[in-house]
Amino acid sequence: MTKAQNAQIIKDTRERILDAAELMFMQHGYDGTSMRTVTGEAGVNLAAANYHFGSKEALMQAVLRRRLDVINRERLRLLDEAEAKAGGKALKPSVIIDCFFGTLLRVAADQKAGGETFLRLLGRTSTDPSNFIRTFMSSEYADVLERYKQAMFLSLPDVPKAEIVWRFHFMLGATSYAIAGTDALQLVTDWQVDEASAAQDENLLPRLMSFLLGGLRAPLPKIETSIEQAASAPFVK
Amino acid sequence: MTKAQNAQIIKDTRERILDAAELMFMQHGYDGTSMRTVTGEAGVNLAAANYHFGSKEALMQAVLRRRLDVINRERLRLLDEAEAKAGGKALKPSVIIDCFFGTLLRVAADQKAGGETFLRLLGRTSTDPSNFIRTFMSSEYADVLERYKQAMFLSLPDVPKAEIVWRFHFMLGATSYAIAGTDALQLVTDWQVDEASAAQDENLLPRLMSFLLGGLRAPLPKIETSIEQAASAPFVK
Amino acid sequence: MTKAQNAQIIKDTRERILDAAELMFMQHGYDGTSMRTVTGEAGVNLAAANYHFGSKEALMQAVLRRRLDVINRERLRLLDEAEAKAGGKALKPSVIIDCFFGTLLRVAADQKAGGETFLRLLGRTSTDPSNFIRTFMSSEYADVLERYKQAMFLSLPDVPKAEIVWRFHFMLGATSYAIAGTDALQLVTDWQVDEASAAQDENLLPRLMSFLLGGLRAPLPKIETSIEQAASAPFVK
Amino acid sequence: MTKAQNAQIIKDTRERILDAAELMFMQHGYDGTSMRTVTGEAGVNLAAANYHFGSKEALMQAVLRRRLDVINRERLRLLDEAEAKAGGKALKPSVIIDCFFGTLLRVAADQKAGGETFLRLLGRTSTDPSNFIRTFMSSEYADVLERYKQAMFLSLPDVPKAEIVWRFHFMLGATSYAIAGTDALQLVTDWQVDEASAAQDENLLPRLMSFLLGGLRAPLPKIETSIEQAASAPFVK
DNA sequence: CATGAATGAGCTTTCATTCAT
DNA sequence: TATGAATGAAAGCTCATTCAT
Repeated sequence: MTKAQNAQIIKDTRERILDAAELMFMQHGYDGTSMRTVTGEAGVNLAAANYHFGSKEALMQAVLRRRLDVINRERLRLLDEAEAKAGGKALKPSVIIDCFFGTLLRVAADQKAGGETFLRLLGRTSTDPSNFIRTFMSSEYADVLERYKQAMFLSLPDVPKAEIVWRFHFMLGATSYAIAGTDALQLVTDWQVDEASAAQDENLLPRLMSFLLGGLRAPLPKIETSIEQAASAPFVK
Repeated sequence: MTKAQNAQIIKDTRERILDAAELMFMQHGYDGTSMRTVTGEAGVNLAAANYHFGSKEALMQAVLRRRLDVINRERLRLLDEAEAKAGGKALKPSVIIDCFFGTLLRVAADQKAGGETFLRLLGRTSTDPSNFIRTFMSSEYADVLERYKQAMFLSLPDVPKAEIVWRFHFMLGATSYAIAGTDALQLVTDWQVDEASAAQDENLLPRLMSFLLGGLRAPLPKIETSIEQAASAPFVK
Repeated sequence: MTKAQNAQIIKDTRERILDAAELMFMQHGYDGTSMRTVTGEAGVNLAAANYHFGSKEALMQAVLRRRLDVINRERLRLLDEAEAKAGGKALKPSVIIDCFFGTLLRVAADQKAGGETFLRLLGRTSTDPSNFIRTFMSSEYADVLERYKQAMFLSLPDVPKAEIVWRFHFMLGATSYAIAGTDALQLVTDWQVDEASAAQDENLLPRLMSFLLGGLRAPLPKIETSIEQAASAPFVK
Repeated sequence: MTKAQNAQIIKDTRERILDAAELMFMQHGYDGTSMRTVTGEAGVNLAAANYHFGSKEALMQAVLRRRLDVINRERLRLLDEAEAKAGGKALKPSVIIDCFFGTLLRVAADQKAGGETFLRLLGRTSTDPSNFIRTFMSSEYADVLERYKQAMFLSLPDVPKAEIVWRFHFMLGATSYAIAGTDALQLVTDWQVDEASAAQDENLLPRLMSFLLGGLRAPLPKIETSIEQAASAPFVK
């Protein structure tokens, strides 16, 4: 067996574990997935997972990092590009939203396999109770979020920063549910989408974008005021 | 000891377990919480939890049902009331949204203790990977969702039903994140809300309502169309 | 089954585990003994050991404490008694040595079963590399050693305290080997003691006592001096 | 790379492993030390240890043999020398004791590095529960012990051989504790030796020698007799 | 000679649950 | 009603060792 063939096999073991972990974590959650389940699904020895990743926590981080790195790099690249093209002027909110949320769905869809699995995993991971996951996500997102936050502040100079942060938070929630897919949708209704998975739905992106922009542009609430009144106050001119 | 005193003690034990379970499930998730943790927190014997609830799954269901029953009854009552007042005419979307999402936050806030804990638990439960939880939530919500779905269809007769269902799904996601509170918010930014908990924030409700309505009223996406174009199509006149 | 019978059974399980652990730890050392080995030998469920003792470390401590408590209580009682009888005068070194080392062998021999096993375990435990064992032994012995140390200082007022401590240390070593038994003795020679175990040898105690007293009474070494010269200096008058 | 350079590297790797193993085995015991710990400390590949030594047991034997060979050769050489000088007459016990125990401490102190580590390892190894270690030590010591045993028998013709063997055993114990150092000493007292390590204490040797000779020369015990009576019987005239 | 990968066996501990009292 | 004891199963992880390169 040549060295190249061997390297291929080595790579396969690591990736087989990552793929299996991604799927199992998505289906059963972090705490609900055992290392035995993962390695069984991957068809490798139990100890191999610990050999390659050190621990279950580190495996989870590797699973998330593998895809998030690509996505966040692309998010930064596109924002750089858009800002360069704008030549110092503030970006339109819709552009920022598309760079952030659109990139997530597009890049995931591009991956030949597992992209959809990862999206659903990410949707569920965002609210995972495990402390180390939140810590990891926080650090992994730190750079990107800071950049986008500043871009949003510049883009909406008349809106209180607290309001922007909250709406970004709401957008994350809507997106999280969107990519978590039909399982959650079944919760809403017995009426089902044709396709098995929301993430595979090519219409998901425009649907989500429309909703997010609508929410972002909604009139500012009058604090301590009824909803109807709040709805009449202009938010985005 | 009289039978009444005895019954009182029983109720106390049951409720202590429920309170502890609610808190632990919220903090560590269903799979991440052991019966020992719950009974330890409650200060009762390990076997008591199984005695009173039969199993861990049944305990989780009891935790959810205790609060959801109140909330969903109120949701149905308010919808009945609004429809009676409307006298056969379709309800305004904002009223429906307030009856559904507003009630959730208001009722939870009313509970003297644990209401906020429950909200955060609910936020995480919605995407919990455990199969039995999704099944339970689905059945628990069936009646309420069917009523609200029909009300929405009537309220927005020109909007495709699929679109309405999707946007309801997005709204659930935004709300879920809203009530999951500042933990997730810290993920977004180092900028922090003054209050320790989002659910305690009295401004959360108007903020969320404004966002939800904005999203619901957003222009319909042109399927297979760019976002900018989609944004120009009218959705709610 | 009556409550008394049940209590008996419960006690049996705990004690069966302790007995098995004592034997296995003696034969294979702490690190060389698995919980499976212990519970297998005891004929109880693997989880029972953790249920009753919490952890392997706590089990080891319980094993040691069960016998050491008795021995150390007796050591203190006898020293009290001897000092009371002496009426303020310093005790003879031979009495102190007998109270300390003699009690160890006598009490252990008195226990109907396991006493000899414990002695051999103790002999090996004294040099166990595990940190928690040293810490435990240190705290378990603290009171007794302090009392005996002071008694020795009073008993040998002309001998430097450092010298006394060192010789006590040497005596502990000799005793440790004495009770570790014939296994170590085989190391010395192919000539074997008739009985299977040194600790069962009723002649061990006088043999050891004689040696210990001889070592204790040996002439003081002239520091930086040849052994022959040291041997001629008087230590105990 | 020349063959000589290659051989040098091999030797370095081997010795690095031996040094690391000596230290780790001393600190954590045989069972408490993993091959990963050893190779990690040595800074070599995990498989290197098995490559060079075949197994963990063989590594332990190599560690012990490396130093014991030197010590035991010297022990035999000195005994030869003393017997030649004595010209057929029996040696004095003090000379034999010094040749055996004194050589141990002197040779170990001579080694530039690791000598003290080895002494403490040896102190713990003597009571190690692992079967193969006792077997190995037994065979490793067989020649030396036979020679010294015979010399002792000749030196003390009036003392029962069993008594001599037992006292040799006690001396081994005292010596073992002496070289195990201050760790065990702290067990005895809060009073601490100035130096960090007993084995580095240049006064240890005379102190130990004095004690050993005192014990060896102690009056013979009257079997089945009280200690005080035993103490009055002459042993060494 | 040296190494990264891999493995079967085993480790300690925790799990939800049952049961006699 | 409440509880201490007990258990089979499974958890995450480490072990010494082997092997192809």
